[in-house]
Amino acid sequence: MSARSLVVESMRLGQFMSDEISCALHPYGLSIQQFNVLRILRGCKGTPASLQYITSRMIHKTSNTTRIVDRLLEKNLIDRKPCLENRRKIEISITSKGLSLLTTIDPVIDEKENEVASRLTNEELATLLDNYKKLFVTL
Amino acid sequence: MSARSLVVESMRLGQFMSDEISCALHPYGLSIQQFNVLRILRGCKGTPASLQYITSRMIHKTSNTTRIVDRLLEKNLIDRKPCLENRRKIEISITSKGLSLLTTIDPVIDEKENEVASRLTNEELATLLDNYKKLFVTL
DNA sequence: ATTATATATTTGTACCTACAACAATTGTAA
DNA sequence: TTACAATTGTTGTAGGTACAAATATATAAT
Repeated sequence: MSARSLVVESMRLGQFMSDEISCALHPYGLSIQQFNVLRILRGCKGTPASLQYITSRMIHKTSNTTRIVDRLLEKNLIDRKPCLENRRKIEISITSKGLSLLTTIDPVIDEKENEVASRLTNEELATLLDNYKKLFVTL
Repeated sequence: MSARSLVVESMRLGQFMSDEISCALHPYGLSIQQFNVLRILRGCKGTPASLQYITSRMIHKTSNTTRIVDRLLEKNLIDRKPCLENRRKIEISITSKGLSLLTTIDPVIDEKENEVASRLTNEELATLLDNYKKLFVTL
């Protein structure tokens, strides 16, 4: 019976976390996936990223990155250029507008994350993350 | 930093669980939400359920139950009738076709759930579910 | 060089999520 | 009774997920 609880409650918790972040992002007009892509691009520190690279870093591996990138482009939060060395690829990078939006959002998300995490002691948190590792392969 | 890990890894785990179940359901042509609605209806043991009741039991509270019900209707897995006492309501119940489909699927899902849960000891599992309760309100 | 295979991205489709607006019905209160 | 509010469900729309097929380019094999 608790095998079922594990599955169902894990899905509920994931949904809860996702809702918390989505809700915090709502005033900024970003979906959680769009926010994710922006943060991935910021992590590239100037080096442009391929679509494939972005996809590999996302939570939903089968999500359609092309169309998420399309929406960020429309908002001028990122740039997309053909790659000259390999014309199959595209080079995606965050714009200064994208960077400054992230700077605005950062503290809001940090606070939300800390708020949720504060419901556990450091030891409980460590144990939880440890059990996660036993349950599924994180990259 | 582990506050962020908590949020991200919880979302990843939820996604992982959801993928595992979705994948097991795929041969039967059911999405995880459709399966969920069928199981909720089976739990009603003959008493028809309103749309509102079904929605309240679902993992994604804002999901559009009307249209999920539409798809189950097309497959003749459920029945939908107007409620005579309260004409705003509808009465939804699982058909015998729906019940027998669930009977076929049950062992497959049980096995998948047990397989995942077997990666933890009973004590670890209990601790995990306990920590879940601290993190978010389950109904 | 031609063919085959692999890589990188786009497009199409069905279904789902999130949110808001709408319509019908019921309940309540002046 | 009329007006107003609450309840129940449907519809509309934008964005996202999952899966498969298509397109273009690059690499390897014969």
